[in-house]
Amino acid sequence: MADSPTRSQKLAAPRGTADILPDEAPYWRYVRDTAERVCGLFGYKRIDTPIFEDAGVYLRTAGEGTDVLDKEMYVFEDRGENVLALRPEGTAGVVRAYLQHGMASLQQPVRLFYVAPNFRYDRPQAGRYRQHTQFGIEAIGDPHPLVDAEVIQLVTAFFSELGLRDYTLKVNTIGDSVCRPAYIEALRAYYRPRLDDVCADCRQRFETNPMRLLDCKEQRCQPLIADAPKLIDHLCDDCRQHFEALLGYLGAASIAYVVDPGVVRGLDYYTRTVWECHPAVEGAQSSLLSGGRYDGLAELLGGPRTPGIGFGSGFERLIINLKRADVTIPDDEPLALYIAHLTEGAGAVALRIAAAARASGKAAMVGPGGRSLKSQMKHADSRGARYVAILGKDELAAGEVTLRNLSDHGERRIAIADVADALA
RNA sequence: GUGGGCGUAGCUUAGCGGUUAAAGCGCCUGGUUGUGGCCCAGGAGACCGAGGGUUCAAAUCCCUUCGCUCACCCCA
Repeated sequence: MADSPTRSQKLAAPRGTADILPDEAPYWRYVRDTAERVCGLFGYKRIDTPIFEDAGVYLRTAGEGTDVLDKEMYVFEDRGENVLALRPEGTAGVVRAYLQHGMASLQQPVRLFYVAPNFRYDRPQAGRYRQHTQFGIEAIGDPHPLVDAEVIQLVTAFFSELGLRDYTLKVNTIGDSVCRPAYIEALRAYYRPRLDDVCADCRQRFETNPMRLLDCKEQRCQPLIADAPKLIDHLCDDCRQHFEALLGYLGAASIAYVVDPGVVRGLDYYTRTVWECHPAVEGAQSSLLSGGRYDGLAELLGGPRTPGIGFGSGFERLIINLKRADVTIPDDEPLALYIAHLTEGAGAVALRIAAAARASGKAAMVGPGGRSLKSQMKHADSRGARYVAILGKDELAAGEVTLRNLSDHGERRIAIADVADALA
């Protein structure tokens, strides 16, 4: 670096990363706690896989031409010349762990969930970061559509518990290795003579990811999308039955959904069921949660054919929407006691009073030394303390404290030994 | 990778060619000796992102660069 960057540039968090400051922490805790509670209600167990893996875990599973892997993965070589990658998505690592630890011998499906950071080198914007945190679940080892329905049921329970009501669940099927290739050929055959009528991005999609053609937002592409061949008309019998069974279960469970052929997937290992959840007020990075079935993934990792299904959901986007929806979240633990001390030697006593309060489960804080009582009272107030124990010369000599209730302004002298019990 | 917007105190911003760069919030101190949320007074805090250029004179104009941000692609 030839130029000398300013101090602030040098010390700034890397691009696309963010510090979660104390004011934000309650939102994070709320989302995490809600996710864990809902997973518990569905019998899902937590799994934590490494933050980096052999790059092959992701490269072998994703398929060619996928942005997430081709240009967005953080790949590096360690000192042992192993090629490693920071986790770009959650599923591959969990399936790797499933295979490595022989979970196929457990009762199927194995139900797992995780909360973990993912890394993608793309350009940051609202709701998109180079490091983002995902809550995800995986149900591995059972091909039955009832599992799909249960996973989606968990999705709706999660949003409901979170307090996010205004969202749309879009479901779709993208077929499997039997019927999808033929469909993609049909799609290409349809678009090939019409490429002049389509936007530049769609011409690119035609080459790299034809199913994304159906998801284009350009006005000029809409008529073609409307008339394009539908995968639903090209499904093989197994895929069709699977999808119909799923929709039947969703209806039986009173889960509101819309079938949207535009819901596709960036990674190749997905099969059959896919879905996304979008907030009612659509922003750019609107997908709150997206999931799908991946019956071919385990084989790509060198394991036996193993069905699986799961989803991922980004904390950052969830929190954006919690704020937008004005969802009330639990506050931090309130401060029960603030101890203001005014004289030499009172500080040591204040520490003991605080310790006693904490021992009985009350949050307590000792005021800074050398500050006026007025200053310490201000601190206590701005921290939301319920009580202030004032420890000055008189109190210290008497072995007492002046206990002030900040909400009703009541004040009384009590023995130091009784402070902890006096906190309502 | 492509395009738009923006970079002035911790935060939000004003100033847009001319003396020691301003306000609100926050922070600190005080408004008689030991008392909060309101009010009043005072204080600390900014090499105006960086480098170069134009000019008698630049935070203010021009160029470059870095950063942030929003959108596209793609995605959580």
